[in-house]
Amino acid sequence: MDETRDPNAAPAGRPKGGIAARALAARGGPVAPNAADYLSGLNPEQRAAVETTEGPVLVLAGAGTGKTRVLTTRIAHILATRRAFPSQILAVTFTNKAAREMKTRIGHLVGGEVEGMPWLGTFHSIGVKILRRHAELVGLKSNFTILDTDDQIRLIKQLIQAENLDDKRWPARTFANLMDGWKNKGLTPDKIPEGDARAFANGKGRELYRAYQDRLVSLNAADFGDLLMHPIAIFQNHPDVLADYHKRFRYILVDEYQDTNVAQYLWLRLLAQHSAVRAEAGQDKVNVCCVGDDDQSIYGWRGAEVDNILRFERDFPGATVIRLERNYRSTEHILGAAAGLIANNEDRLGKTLFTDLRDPEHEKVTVNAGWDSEEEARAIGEEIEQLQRKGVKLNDMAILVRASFQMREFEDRFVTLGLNYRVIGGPRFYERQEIRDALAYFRCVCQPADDLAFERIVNTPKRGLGDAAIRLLHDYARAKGLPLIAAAADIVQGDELKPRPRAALADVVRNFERWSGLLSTMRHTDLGEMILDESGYTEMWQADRSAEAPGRLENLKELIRSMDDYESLPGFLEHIALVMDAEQNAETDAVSIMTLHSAKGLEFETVFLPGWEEGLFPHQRSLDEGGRSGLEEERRLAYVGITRGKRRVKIWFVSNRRIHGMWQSTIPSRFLDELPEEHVEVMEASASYGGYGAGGMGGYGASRWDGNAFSTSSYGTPGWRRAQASGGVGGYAGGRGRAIEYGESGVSGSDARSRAAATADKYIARDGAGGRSSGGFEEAPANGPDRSGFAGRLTDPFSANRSRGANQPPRKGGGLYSSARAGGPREIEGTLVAKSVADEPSRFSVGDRVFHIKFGGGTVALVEGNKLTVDFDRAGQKRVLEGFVEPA
DNA sequence: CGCAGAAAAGTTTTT
DNA sequence: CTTTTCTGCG
Repeated sequence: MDETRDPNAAPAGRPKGGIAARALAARGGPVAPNAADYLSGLNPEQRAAVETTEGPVLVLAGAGTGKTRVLTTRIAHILATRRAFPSQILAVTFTNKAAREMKTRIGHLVGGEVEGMPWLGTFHSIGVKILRRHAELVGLKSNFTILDTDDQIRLIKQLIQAENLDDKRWPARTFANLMDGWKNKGLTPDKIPEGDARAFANGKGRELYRAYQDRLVSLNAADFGDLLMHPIAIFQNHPDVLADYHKRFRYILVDEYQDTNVAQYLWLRLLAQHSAVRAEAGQDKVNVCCVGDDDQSIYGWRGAEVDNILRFERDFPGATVIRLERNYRSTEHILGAAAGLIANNEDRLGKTLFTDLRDPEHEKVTVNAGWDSEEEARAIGEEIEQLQRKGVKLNDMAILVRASFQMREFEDRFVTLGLNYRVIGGPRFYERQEIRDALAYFRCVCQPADDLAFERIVNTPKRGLGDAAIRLLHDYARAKGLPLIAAAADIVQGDELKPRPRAALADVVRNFERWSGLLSTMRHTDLGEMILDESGYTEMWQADRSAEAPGRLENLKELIRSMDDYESLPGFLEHIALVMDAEQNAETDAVSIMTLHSAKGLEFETVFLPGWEEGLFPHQRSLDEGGRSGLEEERRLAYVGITRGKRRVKIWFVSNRRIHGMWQSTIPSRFLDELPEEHVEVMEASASYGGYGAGGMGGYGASRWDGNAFSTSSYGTPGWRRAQASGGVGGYAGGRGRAIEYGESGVSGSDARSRAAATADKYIARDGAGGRSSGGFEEAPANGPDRSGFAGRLTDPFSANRSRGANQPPRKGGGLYSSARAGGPREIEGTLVAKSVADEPSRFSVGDRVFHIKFGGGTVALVEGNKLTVDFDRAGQKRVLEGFVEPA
């Protein structure tokens, strides 16, 4: 489809290309005279990327090389040189955040008067815009509803049940994911591979997909995937429509090109292909500029194709390729570590980042070992506090985790420390139950055919409309081919329903009729409030005594408040369906906790990277499902993580991690071995020993993390050995923070509340208050005693350490090692369970001194069979199994 | 019909 | 360990 283009045209054949070429030639020299303000301060490559406006351009922008700056300046340049009006530029990003940022920055560059840029947005928001204009071409009305995942799954579940399939055996969620994959690949029901179609529900996959799409049309709805799929179909089947867009878009820009999936690629290629319309307008080449970094492609799992960026030059012959390799963000050590790591990947276009930020004072990337994830959280917490004391802002620090379950431990810890934190990318504002309920009301008012929304709220708050009533309503609606709400209006006229539910339903119908009538006359914010009040929804939460109810009411208020930014209720609904992220308030100083994925594009002074262990990072599932390319994606994720740091990057790994409530032993990540020695410092001991900051380790070799003998394993680090030496049985003379640990004993009651608040309101920064009802000993560093016990008892610590499935970190005595033998005692879910010793007389009697691996030394207060009640010196009174203590 | 308690299942990353 | 779903009772 690019045949009309002149393959022999020089890459920079257009007049502006000449300037770019000169700029390139003048590399390092003074900027050209009369250069516009916005161009000054760009380095030669950046400038070329900005000024090469004509023809296809691929900008390979490494981490921290000013990618966003190039994109925004390029748009500003196009506008300033009057090459195009704002409405003639198509600029696509992946996230709303990126789109917003670009808008503001362009505003700053151009002087703020560019209100326009109607075509700057995410793939999805632009997709909606296109689809609204031509909805009828795919059987929708232009006021179609956008379904989110939740609606989607409920709908699929109905379809599965309608097919008389077991929705347990074939979960709707699985099918939603499957279908999502198809849509990411741009596959319509007739195009999906036979194997995929068979894989679900005994070969009914294709049928289900088709039924789902039909149902969406009858609901006048589109899901996220459709926002791309429908426009593609429209472009393919209606050349006149496509030609219209070709005429419109003179310049196309794409951010994060490495993350585009097949559907997005098809969409883009249709818009960016050369055409008669373009030739007529005097364009001999398409002015498309894609910016990306193949080393930061981390969304392969959701269909992104790195190939798209790798084959750009094939797709757009004669493309100019510009590499941005000068990094303005990180120190030489951070870049060096990242470079050494990413060099292990084979599939790359290859870039070498360099920086002028060199200084002997710069800290190397540190690698820290910890015993278990609790210690990791504790030590990182302390390090954060210490940096804070040195004057580093919490806002400048971030903890980037591989998987979201890792966040909890940090949250717990920070709550007890009273350290401000914010979780980014948690449950999104618009995905909260109360918000979705409220929106369902609004949707019903605006779109009476929105059955999914109606179903959601017909009995919320409780109106006595149970299964029986709903089923009757459904059957009636299906029989008559009516939307549910219309069916309800009919049904309340008859006597099929019992008086009580009939009255309730009639009330609902009457309410919706009234609200719909007010839609055109009343201010939408007032109407919104009115709906929530009159429906009893507000009241429902006011009556709710649970901990999260006040927060929910607060969220509802915020929802009404945010409606003010939009002109109408439908306009508001359109907006919220797409904008998934709620704004964070950056006013409070708080540490950010987020996944590595959501950290892309961000930067922090100090970055903590916990959990570098095999199985977690690289994640087992990526390895299992993705093989080598899966591993490479994980490595890119690690690369992204490291390159977020400006001055300090601190990597952690631990030997024991609790996954699904089960303690598992872990071995250090292979990525640690790939970090070049000269940029990395291995910390002597964990921060909780107060040992960080001191020198590195001597025998720094390839097998330093994962040798299979004790001395060469990770436990062979000097810090580790010192910890062992200093931490004799019961003799742990801990570092700082102990007073805090034990001071918390007995604090209770506030725990449940603060936890509930933490879950309900994750995305809002708050200061942590309250302790843990479980008592301070839970917080006590388990390190010293554990380690020494470990080292002293097990003949083959490493193999024991590798064992899986224990419910507690390996410990001596009744720990993992002995439970591996038949009949040994085991600890299950924190409750001590004896297997075979129940009837035997106890080895202990009241008054005996005993030692417990976690609680330390204590005195036996009571003996009941094999269960002891022990007054521990530090942990207080606890009931334990005698298998877990031994005479001291 | 609604609620509360108990059992069961599920757990990477998300526009 | 948490969240969701089912069951049984009021």
